[in-house]
Amino acid sequence: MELRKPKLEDVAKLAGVSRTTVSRVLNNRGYIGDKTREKVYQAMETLDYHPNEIARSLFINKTNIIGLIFPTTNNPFYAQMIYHLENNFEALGYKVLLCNSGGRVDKERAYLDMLQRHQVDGIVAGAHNRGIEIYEKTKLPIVSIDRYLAPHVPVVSSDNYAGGILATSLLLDKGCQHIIHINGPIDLETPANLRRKAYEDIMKKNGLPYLTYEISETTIRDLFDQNPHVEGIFASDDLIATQVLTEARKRGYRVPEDLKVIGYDGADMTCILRPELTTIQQPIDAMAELSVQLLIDQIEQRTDQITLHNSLSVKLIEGQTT
Amino acid sequence: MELRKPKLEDVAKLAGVSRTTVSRVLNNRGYIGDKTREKVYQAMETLDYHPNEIARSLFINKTNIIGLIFPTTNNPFYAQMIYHLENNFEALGYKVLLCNSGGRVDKERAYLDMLQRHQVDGIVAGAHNRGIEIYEKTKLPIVSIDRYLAPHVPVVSSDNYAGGILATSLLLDKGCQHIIHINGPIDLETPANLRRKAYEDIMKKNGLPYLTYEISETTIRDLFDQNPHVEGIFASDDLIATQVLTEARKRGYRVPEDLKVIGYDGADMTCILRPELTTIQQPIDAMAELSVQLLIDQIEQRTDQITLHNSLSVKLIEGQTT
DNA sequence: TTGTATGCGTTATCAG
DNA sequence: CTGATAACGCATACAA
Repeated sequence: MELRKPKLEDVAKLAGVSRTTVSRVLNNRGYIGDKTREKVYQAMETLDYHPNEIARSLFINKTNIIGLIFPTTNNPFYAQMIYHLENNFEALGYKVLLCNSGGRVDKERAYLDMLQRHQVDGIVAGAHNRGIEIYEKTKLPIVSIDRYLAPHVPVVSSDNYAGGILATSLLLDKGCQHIIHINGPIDLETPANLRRKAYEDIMKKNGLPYLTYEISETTIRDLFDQNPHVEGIFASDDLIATQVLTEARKRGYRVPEDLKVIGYDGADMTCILRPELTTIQQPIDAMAELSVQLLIDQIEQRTDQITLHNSLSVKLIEGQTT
Repeated sequence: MELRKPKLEDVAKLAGVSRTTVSRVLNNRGYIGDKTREKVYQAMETLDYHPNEIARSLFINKTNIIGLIFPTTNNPFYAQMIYHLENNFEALGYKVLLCNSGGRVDKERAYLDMLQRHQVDGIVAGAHNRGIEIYEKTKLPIVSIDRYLAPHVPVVSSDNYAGGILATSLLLDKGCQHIIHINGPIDLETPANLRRKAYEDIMKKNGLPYLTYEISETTIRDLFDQNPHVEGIFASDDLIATQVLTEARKRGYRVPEDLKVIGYDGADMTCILRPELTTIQQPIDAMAELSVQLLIDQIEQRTDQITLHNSLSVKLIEGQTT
């Protein structure tokens, strides 16, 4: 019982040629006699030979592996983003190493170190932690999703400010006066926080009071306890919006008559699972595609093609909650 | 401007020692003088040295990389499964290469080939294609999720038959007579298909007619058109259940008064986005954990620990749709 | 306690 | 058209 995996040399021996020749057949390089090529193919077949990419990577100094760092796949937005990133990279011959940072700085840092040790050709970073100096000093090609990382790192995001305007305007147009914004942990560095700024700007412009709740430090229940007469709620993502809806129904609010709710993201899964929710849809697929392109441009040194800030437009999806 | 990444030798030179010594420091092997160790650490720091795992893997003949093959991350069930697989592997020092087969046999085959070339230490296969011979002949450690692959490949699944019984019984207990099952493409090899069998068995036992729709060849609309008096619907997953609910509401059915609906999977995201849906919850986290353990056991040659069939129990989550 | 020499599986260079 | 050899960066056996 031979447990060792067959290597180039085994194929060469069986085919009666040199390793060089087998390598040439493998990579279609240089001229090779037809009968030789055939012999080599035969040998590879009978041995069930799989070229060792590790050895090849070592020599070539390129792994064709991309690191993906996100808080979690277990979220409709990231799940869809990761899906499309993987698909696009695969089409270009790249593989994808998945890292779930879980929102923890230490994990993200450890992952970054790991990815560098593994010689990845580039990184798409969608985890949003602060103060990770490696992004500043590394020369590794990086693309960031929805987050400023360092001066030289391109950012791909959707137009969060426009989305915030769109959402808030809709609630205003539908006659809401008492509108509350609710979001996750506030982080001023995040482009996504522009959603909040847009909300506050437009409320101010309309001479209305504004109020933003942060879901980490308060519960949705508090929001309703403290604002029983709220007429409109703009949630910074669809999960929060759904939880708001759930609580509102529990309290007997009629939606959209008594209360209007609008979410944010519009991921595929959310649209299937909550088709009635009005939301601002981000162009997730396009964002993924653009990220891949920007990363590949860096990897292949087409640095002239790279724009540092890339903001794609969002779209209002009207359901029955407004 | 030095673009080349620093290597062991650079560290050695800077620290005034040999490569061997640096390697020893790196791996904590053998005895090393404290001052030497300190010098080496200093050198690594100033050079921003990251050991090359590719080179190490080549020598060690182990990559610490696991391949994950699933249809898509863009699905609450798989997204959660992948999340926990990654988490568990990471805790054990393994990294994860993500492959979205998209349900296509050719892609799955290509991915398998790729994973072997990349020398992964093992594979968790959750993609469900038929006739992929590689699973039969490879000696690579593999764990399959919810799917029979080959005699020697351990399968992890939840108790699909019990789940089917649970779901159908609930509908019966609630007084439904006319109950329909609806699922995705039927594949008799899939353990998940036991859900259907359970449904049919119990309906037969109760002397009631049974009817299974396959969503790929019919639409949910057809189901209602052809069975206006349906009282209960057991969907083989929560996404289908949700689409059924959406259509039912559009047609004016009152749920659960006129029509009761139960889904399957009970993933975290589904429970947040559709808290009112009654469903059969699979122990996704436990399945992931067990899969990791079974794979590691194979990798570390603890073959005695391995049970080939592993069926975890499911749980009824009663919402307001029944 | 530290250094030298060799090999992991592949590809590129150069010679034939 | 094909083959011998060095090199990719690291870890081990063996020697010092």
